[in-house]
Amino acid sequence: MAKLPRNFYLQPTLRVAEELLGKVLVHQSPQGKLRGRITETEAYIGPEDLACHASKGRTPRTEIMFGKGGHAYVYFIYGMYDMFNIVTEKAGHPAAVLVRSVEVIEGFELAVSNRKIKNPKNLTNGPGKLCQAFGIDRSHNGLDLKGSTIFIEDAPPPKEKILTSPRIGIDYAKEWKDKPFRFFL
DNA sequence: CAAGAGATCATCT
DNA sequence: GATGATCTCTTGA
Repeated sequence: MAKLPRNFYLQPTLRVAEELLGKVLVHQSPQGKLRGRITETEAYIGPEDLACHASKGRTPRTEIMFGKGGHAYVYFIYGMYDMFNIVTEKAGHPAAVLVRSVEVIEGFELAVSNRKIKNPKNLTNGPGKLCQAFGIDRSHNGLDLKGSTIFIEDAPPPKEKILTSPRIGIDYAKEWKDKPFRFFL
């Protein structure tokens, strides 16, 4: 399947988050190719969204979100984990989609060895886990998804029903914390 | 199965 | 100096 075109990422963030379900995340890592079907995302829609890092203003960390859609935003949190996000919308509108969960469809053994864990269950069903399994870290921050290292392949719409819920782990976001900006299959 | 603690550091106050 | 878009392991029912 072809890489998603730039225009895909320039759409409204909530739409991108929903339409990313079923698409395929690809990482051409030094150790081998990894591919995974996206099954869960969250939208962080802009500076007014208190759960969005960009609501704090334009800083070195959030700089990439202020750029054009179609780039990777990878940040470090809780002292241990990297989170993989996809920047959306046009330059000047800071927003992104967090990829929370995938199903590995290629490179399973590499993913397991990257996780350094015995139980291959729950391999990539969380944002920290999928970054570890796919070997994604802050060195990939700002990467253009039109490149050949990390990108998203198009795929037919999912057959499963798309469900929504409030986002996870953002109790501090006041009236934004209950908004149904999480999408999953 | 549920609940709790610990790991560990970039970023902002 | 506090906290977070998290995960794993341990404990106890």
